[in-house]
Amino acid sequence: MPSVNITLPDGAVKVYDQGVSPMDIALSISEGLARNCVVAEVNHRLTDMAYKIEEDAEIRLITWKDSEAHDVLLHSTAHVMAQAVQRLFPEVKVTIGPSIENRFYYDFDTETPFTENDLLKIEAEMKKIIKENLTVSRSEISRNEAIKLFDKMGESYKVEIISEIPEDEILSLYSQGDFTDLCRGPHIPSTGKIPAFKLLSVAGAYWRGDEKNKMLSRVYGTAFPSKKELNAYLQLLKEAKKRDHRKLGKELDLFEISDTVGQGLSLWFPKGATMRKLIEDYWHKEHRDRDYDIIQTPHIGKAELWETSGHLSFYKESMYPVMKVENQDYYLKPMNCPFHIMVYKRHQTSYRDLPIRYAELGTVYRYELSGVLHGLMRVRGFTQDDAHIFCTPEQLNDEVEKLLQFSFDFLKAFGFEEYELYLSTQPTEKFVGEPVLWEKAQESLRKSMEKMDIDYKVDEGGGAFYGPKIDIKIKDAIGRLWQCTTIQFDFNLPDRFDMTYTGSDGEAHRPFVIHRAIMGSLERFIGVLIEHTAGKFPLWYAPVQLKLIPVSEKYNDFANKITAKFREADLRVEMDGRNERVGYKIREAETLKIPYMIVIGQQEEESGMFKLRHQGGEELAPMNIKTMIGFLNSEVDKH
RNA sequence: GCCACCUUAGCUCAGUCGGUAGAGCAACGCUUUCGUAAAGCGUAGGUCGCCGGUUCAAAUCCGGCAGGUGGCUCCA
Repeated sequence: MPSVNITLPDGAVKVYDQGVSPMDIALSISEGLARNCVVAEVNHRLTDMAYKIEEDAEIRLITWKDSEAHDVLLHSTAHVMAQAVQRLFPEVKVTIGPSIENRFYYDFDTETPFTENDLLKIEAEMKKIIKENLTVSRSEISRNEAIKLFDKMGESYKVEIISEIPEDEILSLYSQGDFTDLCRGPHIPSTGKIPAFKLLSVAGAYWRGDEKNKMLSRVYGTAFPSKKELNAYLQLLKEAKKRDHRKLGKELDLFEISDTVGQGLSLWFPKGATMRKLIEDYWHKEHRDRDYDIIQTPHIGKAELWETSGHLSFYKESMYPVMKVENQDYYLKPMNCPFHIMVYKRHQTSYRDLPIRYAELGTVYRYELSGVLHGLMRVRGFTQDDAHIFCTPEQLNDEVEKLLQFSFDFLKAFGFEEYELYLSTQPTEKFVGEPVLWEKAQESLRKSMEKMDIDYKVDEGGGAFYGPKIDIKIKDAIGRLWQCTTIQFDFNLPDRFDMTYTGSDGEAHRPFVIHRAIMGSLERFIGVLIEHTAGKFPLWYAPVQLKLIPVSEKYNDFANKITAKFREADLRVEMDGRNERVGYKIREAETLKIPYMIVIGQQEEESGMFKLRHQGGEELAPMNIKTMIGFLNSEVDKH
């Protein structure tokens, strides 16, 4: 029998019979290894453990410890779920079931959509399938055979998928017991290999993600190499729930979205508004320091403006309906851009004036589908920390770099230090502006990121029709990503509004327009901050920084005097003079996540020295008021 | 908007088989004047999301609508 040379990761070369499988190789090394193997990598391609190796190859055996294993596990668990569903509900048609980050899902076409109760039944059946320890086997099949097979099974979605796969591609089937699915693989060797899984939720999802298609029933689940890891993941989901900004927003008395006011419209309570104002103040200061001019524009504008800008033709379905005022049509603004351009256009601009940077905390209103609304993260009325930068081609690189640096500095002040950046480039079909301009803009975005040594991903063709963009996703304290910052070029509005500046040659030129928002919107940013900090806000924007707690009402007068001193020093202090016990008041201040408290009684009145109690219970050595004010203010200034 | 689920006091939640509503916390009053995460007693608080139907009788069963939650699509 011919033999093959197998190179192992440590460089060792072993000789095996032709047709040897990774499983055979693993077994030849040790039984324990074979037990732990999930899949293998043969010549840098993932394969099943049963794959027959016909020629010399490099091989890497993949066990639960390797990162590739999780994906395979998720995908295989999705198959087991589909098998369970087919056993329980034979009339249900299967569609697709991929793995996504930490989870998998499978979409089913069913007369009566699944409910949460069905999940338990499906889970129970999955456990049976796992216990049956069915061998998962791969076979290859021609297109015609595949179509015939799935047609006979009544799996019309599979037939649709197959007919769209290129003619020359080999199709593979994976079977386990009574279940066969079209799949590229690879998969775990047998169903008994699934160590821990859980079904999470049911949802509707359109076939192929297109709302014109049929709504399918999607089941989400997760699986892990061990019970411990599964529990850790479920724990993380719980932690996320605890940090939910909607829950904390209520508990900390920050904001509300009242259905009497309207869907997606936020009411800011005193504490939330205080926090918001502090963030706005910081925003203003940072913009002044970076040579931005602050402007202010109205909430509504005439139809003519939105016709010129193109919003009425391209964006109308996201705009609130028209308002008639003295026979004129007005619209609530969905974007600030046209107003900023009107400010630019108020006089002739020279190249000497550029770059011009206009910034505004501009409140916009967008009609979003009711189903997408989500706390502060997705609302219908929101305030963008908007700015438009008008510059010459020569200034482009410099401006983009400054913008990126500004964004990083700003985000860092709020404790966000890990990012993912996405560059979205020119769409292939629908776009406005000269391709040369697109290329120049994309080039300066790329160059700036490379110069600053920033890793980024490219979303080829993912730009808006009016220009390329960079989006920054920030990573929060428990590793979730949020998109806030966006830097977008605009090749649409400069033409539509016929924007010009006079160059050194005396001719009129078109300026570059960069639209950007660092926080994205105040609403979303504060929502993210709440989840990031779990409501334990740093001193500089905590709505209440310090709570004074008199031991009894006897010390209220004294506590009031101290309160006044802190207030004179611009600290945000509350005095809890209620007829309650110290423990009770501390507990409440803890629940409200107030950073510091001071208990005030006879000792303090006599000595004039105060102990600062940090949230959580840690207590600092006694200080006099002046020292304490200095201590607190230096913490405020730290960011 | 679409699919599933949910909606009971200010908040968190019980409420069995259809028989007219219950707790804890919060609020208010009284007692207590208290030293680092919940003092005691008392009072008040509800058209059970809204509209309709079935029934002698509906928080409970049925239908419609609204709002919310998880997703899909979209997005700051």
